[in-house]
Amino acid sequence: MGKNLTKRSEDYSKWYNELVIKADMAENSGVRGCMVIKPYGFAIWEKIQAGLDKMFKDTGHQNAYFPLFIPKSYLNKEASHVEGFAKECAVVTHYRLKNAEDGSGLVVDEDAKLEEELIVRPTSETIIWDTYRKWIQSYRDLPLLINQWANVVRWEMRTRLFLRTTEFLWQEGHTAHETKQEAIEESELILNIYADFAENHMAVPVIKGTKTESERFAGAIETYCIEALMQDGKALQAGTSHFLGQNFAKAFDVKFATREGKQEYVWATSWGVSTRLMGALIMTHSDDNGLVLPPKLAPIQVVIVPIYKGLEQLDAISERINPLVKELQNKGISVKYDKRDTHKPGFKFNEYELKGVPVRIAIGQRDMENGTYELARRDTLEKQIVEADEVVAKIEFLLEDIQRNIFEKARNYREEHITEVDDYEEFKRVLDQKGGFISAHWDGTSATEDRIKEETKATIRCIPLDAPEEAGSCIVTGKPSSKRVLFAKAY
RNA sequence: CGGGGUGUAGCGUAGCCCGGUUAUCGCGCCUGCUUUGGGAGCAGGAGGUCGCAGGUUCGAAUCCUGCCACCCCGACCA
Repeated sequence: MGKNLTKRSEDYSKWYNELVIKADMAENSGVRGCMVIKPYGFAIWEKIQAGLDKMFKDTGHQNAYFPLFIPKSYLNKEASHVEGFAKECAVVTHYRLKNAEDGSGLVVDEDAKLEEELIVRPTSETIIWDTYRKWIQSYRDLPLLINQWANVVRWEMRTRLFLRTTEFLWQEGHTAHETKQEAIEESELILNIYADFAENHMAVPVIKGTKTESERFAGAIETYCIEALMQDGKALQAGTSHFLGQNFAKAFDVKFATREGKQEYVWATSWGVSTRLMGALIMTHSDDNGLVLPPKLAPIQVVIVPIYKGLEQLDAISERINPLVKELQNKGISVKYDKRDTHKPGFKFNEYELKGVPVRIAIGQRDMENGTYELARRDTLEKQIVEADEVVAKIEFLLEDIQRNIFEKARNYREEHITEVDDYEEFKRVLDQKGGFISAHWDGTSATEDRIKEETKATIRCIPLDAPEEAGSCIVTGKPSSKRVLFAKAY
């Protein structure tokens, strides 16, 4: 492995993989499709967790925890849910190992076979609704607004760091409501929270929409989603919120006494975002020098690199830097003063660029004499010399400006990569040469959607919530359509 | 599960076709000195069941057989 990252434009996949590993976020574990999230990567995930968790709690949700194992029979209760997940489940069949008779090591003890197999949760709807049956009797128990932070396992064929791993971390919300309307409002509320978080914390612009029938969550009536666009022109589903109707309530017999004393099934939602958000973050902002982190999610917002000859000079610099570190910390800014003597400044500059630290301060003899600092911003790589008395204000400005700038840059990129197309041949051409989202008319049938997918690999990412009514005709069949939908190749 | 590829030090690799001293090189690691405003230099050093198991041979990283693992492309998907 060389010192430099593969250029983003040369091989996007390779660039992405190297970046994740070299920026010290995660690595392959050697366990099939599972990754190790390293401390630096996990620190970013913790920021994502904290931000979302607060938003959930501010809107009346509570956290709880449900089992990792789900009896096979539970999964079987909601027909389309089974169909959606059955092909990718890890199954526990035995509960004991023993030493092999031939001394070759541990083997499964066939005498310890489970009567009913346990599924490692691919998602928790079934076990949660089995539990909710016991918790809900009356309209007074509603709404039930619960979230859990957990790991889930989906045995996907091919995996990719953060974007698709066999085991992944996520949050899954599961709510129960008195009325259909209230449940729909809940799924929309969560969609808005997701979009708000993606745009205002992660600086990742997203399009809110609904999924078509074939892309819908297994067991949902309606799936809302946020879709982001990566720098290679492929779309990434960044979060989903489902209106489940009464499907799970009926499958698990969750009824409540209404205000009028009648027994009715509750209305449900479920919603989730995963460590895939980390992938979105990386692929939206990063460049050939490495990660670019939005200040709001950066574990280290400001790094200070001293440039010195001999310990005496370092001590003099530290004397000036220590109060600055305190001052920044008092303002809630996370600072790292890197006085490791084992690496040269140039090495550190590159290292923190690779790790996406938004603001860097360098201070050497020159600055000591002039009473200045050198400030560098990660997004544009611009450097400036600032006077000591204005450094704190400049840093505060830079943190806000970087947050704003990378969001705008990403939004501009996306806007430039939404192409309106009215002809199937042009559709194929744009998809091939330009990539990004294609806004086109579609006749509303799964058959047409499947055909486009088969012929071009593009899928309908969403029907945007804000898509205006516009009479048109399907690019494939010519049948009438009332609004445009967004197509793209997706992760 | 189909099609292709790769396994040699912590990482990345040369050698393999055409068998032959002590298995190559770079990064990283350790020690020392000199360095420090954009990935330091020099000197010395440590580190290997050549994926596994058989076979052929005086001799195998290299040839043969079987197995295993991983990667890429498809199908599947947060």
